[in-house]
Amino acid sequence: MMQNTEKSMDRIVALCKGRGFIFQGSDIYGGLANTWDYGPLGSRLKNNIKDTWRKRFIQERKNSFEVDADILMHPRVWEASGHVASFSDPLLDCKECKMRIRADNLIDSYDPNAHADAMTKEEMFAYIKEHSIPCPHCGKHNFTDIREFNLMFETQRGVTSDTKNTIYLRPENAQGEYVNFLNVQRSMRAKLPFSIGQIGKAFRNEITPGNFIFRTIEFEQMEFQTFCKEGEDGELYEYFKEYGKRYFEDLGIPADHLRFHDHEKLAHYAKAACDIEFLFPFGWGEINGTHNRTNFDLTRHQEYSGQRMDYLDPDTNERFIPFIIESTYGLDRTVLALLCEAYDEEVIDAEKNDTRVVLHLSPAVAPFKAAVLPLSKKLAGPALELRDELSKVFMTDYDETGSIGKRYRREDEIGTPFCITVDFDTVGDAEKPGDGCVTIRERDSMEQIRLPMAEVADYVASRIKF
RNA sequence: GCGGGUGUAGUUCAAUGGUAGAAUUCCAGCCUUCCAAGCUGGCUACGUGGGUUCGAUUCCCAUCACCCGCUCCA
Repeated sequence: MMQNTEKSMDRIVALCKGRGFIFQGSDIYGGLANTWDYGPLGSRLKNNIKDTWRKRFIQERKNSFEVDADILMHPRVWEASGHVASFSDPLLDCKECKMRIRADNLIDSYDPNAHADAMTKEEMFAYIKEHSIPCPHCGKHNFTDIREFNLMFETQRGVTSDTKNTIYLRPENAQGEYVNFLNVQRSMRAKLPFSIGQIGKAFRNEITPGNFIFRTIEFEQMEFQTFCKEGEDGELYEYFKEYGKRYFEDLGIPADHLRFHDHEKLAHYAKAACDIEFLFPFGWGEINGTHNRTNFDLTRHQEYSGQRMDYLDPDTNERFIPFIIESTYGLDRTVLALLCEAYDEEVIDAEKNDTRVVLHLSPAVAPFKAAVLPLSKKLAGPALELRDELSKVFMTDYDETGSIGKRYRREDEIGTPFCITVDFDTVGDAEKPGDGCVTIRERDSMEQIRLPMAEVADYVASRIKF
């Protein structure tokens, strides 16, 4: 089982590299761990996913607004959010057995009443020493100093690298929506409940190996924050869990490859948290998180910024700080989930050992919607004209090299839903006039239909709608 | 970050202390013309940096990346 799953991930990674979806980051320098670059087809796939998300979450919803906030934010934002204080882990290593342990967990398991969470790094170290707490793995007591691993990337603004100039690359996007709560509410004349969505990059200094693009130090999120009155939060929380699951199903993921996973251990800001997980070849993994963040964030921003973050309810004339239901989608993880779901090796003829690799991607997210394939290079003229027409409407590939069968296989491998062949009947000859029709071959069914060239764009467009 | 393993064309594999062969992919030409046909030709590699040596892809060290296990994971 393990071998098979590893194998299929390897094949997906190989396809991504070979066909221009995803490359190792900084490849010519030997790579940089846990960074990946999207190639021409990967960029298309990713952008198409963003388009579907925008359609479902911004365009089709009432009272829903998109922002594009800066990655760099005022350092006080991260004090208010709690990330400066708690987005780091106090770690120490056992010198005997090389086990790495979280200092607070070590103390808590030794004495649950010790309250390690209230201790400083020095206090934790002293406590461990004083009580000679043994290593849970080897039983010896010989630890390194405690080191803090803050998961936020730091940088400096200005010419001097002095700690006063330290700013952070955002470890989550949400704060960009929260600090713009008042701006959006006022400028859009928004009434509760309303939502602010954002697509953008976030950064976490993880030391973890990552299962391809599943866990990376730079990643992109599609986030949706709904501001509401306390009391409406429970219902909205349940609603967005289901809404998110339906979104993934619309992208082509079958329900039995999706599940909810409720969090028992909650983050500092959350009242309730639930993930949507996808069944990756390496196991279930989170692709969405829905959180009831209560009024924690806005209350903290009011406290730290001195700005009133409350909302005046026009019906009741009461003022309150709204609750927030967050639903956040890992974009890179969605890309990976769709690739894993779509990847297939089909046996066409077992006797001839003939197989094809197919990406059964939803047409809405496929990098190319159609490919124009002249049966012969002699037909390149009309074929290129068709390509030019179609490419005004959607991304269209063109390929005239090699045999027609080989070209079908290439398009199957990159998930192109429709292949359009221009043949000799299309153009005709001296004895027989051309019929002006082309053959459209569908990727999944491999069935063919014949249509006049002028109708192709509309036909394909109608089949790629999300 | 710790332990172990691995680094040779895009991919899969060879050989070698005297700078490397093949298959496949890819490109071009011929032929063919609706599902990976054939023929001919061509491009492309010793992860990076040091050291030893007359000479290193080969031996040594470091580094980087990948894989397995641990650890960590809002």
